[in-house]
Amino acid sequence: MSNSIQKPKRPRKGSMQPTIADVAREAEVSAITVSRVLNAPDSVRAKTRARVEAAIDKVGYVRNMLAGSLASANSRFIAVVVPSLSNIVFIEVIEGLQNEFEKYGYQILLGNTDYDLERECQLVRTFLGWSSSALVITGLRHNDACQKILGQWPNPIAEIMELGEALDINVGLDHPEAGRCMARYLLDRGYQRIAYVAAQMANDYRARLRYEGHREILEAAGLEAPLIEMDQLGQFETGAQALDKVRAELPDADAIHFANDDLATGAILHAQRRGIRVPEDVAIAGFNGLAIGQHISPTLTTIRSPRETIGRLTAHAIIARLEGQPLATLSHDVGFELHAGESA
Amino acid sequence: MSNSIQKPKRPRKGSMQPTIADVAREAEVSAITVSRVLNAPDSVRAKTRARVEAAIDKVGYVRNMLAGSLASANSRFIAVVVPSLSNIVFIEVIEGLQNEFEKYGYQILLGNTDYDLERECQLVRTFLGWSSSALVITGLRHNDACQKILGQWPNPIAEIMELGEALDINVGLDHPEAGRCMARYLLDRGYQRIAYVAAQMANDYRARLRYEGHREILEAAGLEAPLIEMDQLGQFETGAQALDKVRAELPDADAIHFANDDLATGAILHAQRRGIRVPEDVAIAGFNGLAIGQHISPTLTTIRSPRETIGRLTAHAIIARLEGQPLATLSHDVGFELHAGESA
DNA sequence: TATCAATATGGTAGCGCTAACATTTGACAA
DNA sequence: TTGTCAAATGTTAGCGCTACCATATTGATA
Repeated sequence: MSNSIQKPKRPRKGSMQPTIADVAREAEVSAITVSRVLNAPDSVRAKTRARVEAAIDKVGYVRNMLAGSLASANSRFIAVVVPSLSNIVFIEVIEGLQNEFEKYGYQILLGNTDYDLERECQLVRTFLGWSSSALVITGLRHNDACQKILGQWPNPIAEIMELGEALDINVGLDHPEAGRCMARYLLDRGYQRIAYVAAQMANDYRARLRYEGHREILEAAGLEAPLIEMDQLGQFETGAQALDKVRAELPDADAIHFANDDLATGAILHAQRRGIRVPEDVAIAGFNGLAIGQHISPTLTTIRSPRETIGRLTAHAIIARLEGQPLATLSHDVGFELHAGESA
Repeated sequence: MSNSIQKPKRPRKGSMQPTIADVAREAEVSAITVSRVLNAPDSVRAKTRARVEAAIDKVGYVRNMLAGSLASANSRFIAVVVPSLSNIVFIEVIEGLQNEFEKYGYQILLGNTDYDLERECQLVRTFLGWSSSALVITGLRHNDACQKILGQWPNPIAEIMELGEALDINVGLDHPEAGRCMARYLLDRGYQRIAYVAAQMANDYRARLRYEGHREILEAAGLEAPLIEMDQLGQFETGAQALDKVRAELPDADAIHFANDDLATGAILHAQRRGIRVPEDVAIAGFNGLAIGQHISPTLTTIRSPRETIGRLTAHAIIARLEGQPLATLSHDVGFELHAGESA
């Protein structure tokens, strides 16, 4: 008889946790019904559902998301790739993403590249390996390998922070225009010899885009647009050093347009210590609209970007796509706002 | 004949990606050999390995981590639960964790509780559902439900930031002692009427621990230890308001011990604007040792905590446990360092 | 009461991988 | 040549869940 052939069972340790089968036995239903209670409660009669829920509590069942994701080929992971966690700007975007995604039961996988496109590619690879449902990535520039992988990937991809020619969803602001906006403001205020200061612009190419906008306006006005680039990271200390450097190398500069508020704040605090008057001796402007800028003296003239909004809008767009709703628009300009402080 | 019975195959869409089986076919080896090339390359002969690696490239194979994790009951996920992402302090810990864990191929699952123990419990539940290999959680206090879940969980748990009676691994510093240390310093400098200012201390109970240490020292010296608690979050603006509040309610206070550097910095910047001299009119001290404190005038007297070290040490301890090495010690005091600035 | 759709539940076979055990290969000593 | 043993590779059966299809149950209608 065929059933007389003993197939030796090969036990494996597994996770030792109660499974859906244990719950099903307890509730005297089939496994799939338990699965339905967890995934589509409305498709199960209230009475049955109650019995299953009681059984879940009784056996102390903890759902195994890995198994579910594998079986359904849908992980509910959202891969998020940012260049840095030390920069509050990206943290605010992440918070915006997290707030929206968690409502829908998505889990964020977070990775930071340290502004290295090789690492970015590596992270993308890893995250695809986790069967992510969607990917959020900072910026529009990726290396060739990464571009190729992304091009072939079927799920939603959102490129954020920056607007331009994107692969799929695009949420951000127009950096060249932000640079132009601040340059125009400084010209309107009567400044003529305006230095632009950036830190590690090779990495932070959005700072370069702003510089290009800035230069465009100055050159249109027949002015030069000197650029000072610092090697270190864009922290307070770097801003302080940059101020000294500008005073030494461009002694007649009457304004400095910093690539971000960290640099600008460092410069203002340094100016305070050194007795350099801002804006009388030199005006200072930043970019980002960080809180600290409104607490220093003089308060910082800067451009505010709606970072939490970027996160929220991105999440909305992705969720809509994943839930099968049509997307009105793939590209969203969140805009920015120039805040005139006392420093310029 | 039994093999004449046609069992209808039931095709499922799956992920449509090449699998380990496709690679195996291409390389003319078995699937498990491909698996070994990925997981334990040294156990495969160099020649075979090369063939498999070529096949991987050729078919464009992307490893499915979900399937691997399910099969091996080992996800290589590290769940990390922190109260807030807006606070740079936790970000630095996370960076320390990430730097170590990524070397060993672990992926961090990040969650923030917004200082809510219910949300903490919910997050822990979710993360256990992902079969996390280990859990890193902030602080020693959890609600009953959470405590119960954690008590039954077999994998490594690290409670960080704070030292005390922990479930498993414990890496942090002695907050009451930090409070005592700063109180002693202020007494030594001749201050006698010292206010302690905290924001939302009900949530941030590590600030309370520091206050208790602070009070202990003052009371031992026969002094009072007035406490001013602010309702808002501990940001610059709150520090500014707190300074006004102390000046109004405790006009003879000669020093303020702030629960953190954000508050203290806000107060110093506000004092500057208001023409209040620090430390002559009132001395100011903080806690954390943030960068900004050393760029304002006067520079901030504070206590530096080695946050990246907390992350790194925690990761080391967890990795050791997961890789089966014995742990010398479950508890690690990372210490702290009082930095005397100009503000007190 | 018979009929038929709509609703609720169940059986089975995977998802893509690896643990456990089985077998083959090869290097070297006897 | 043969035997021995370690190293390399293969076979099989799950990991815990859900897609797919099939069947049972319900309730409204003829």
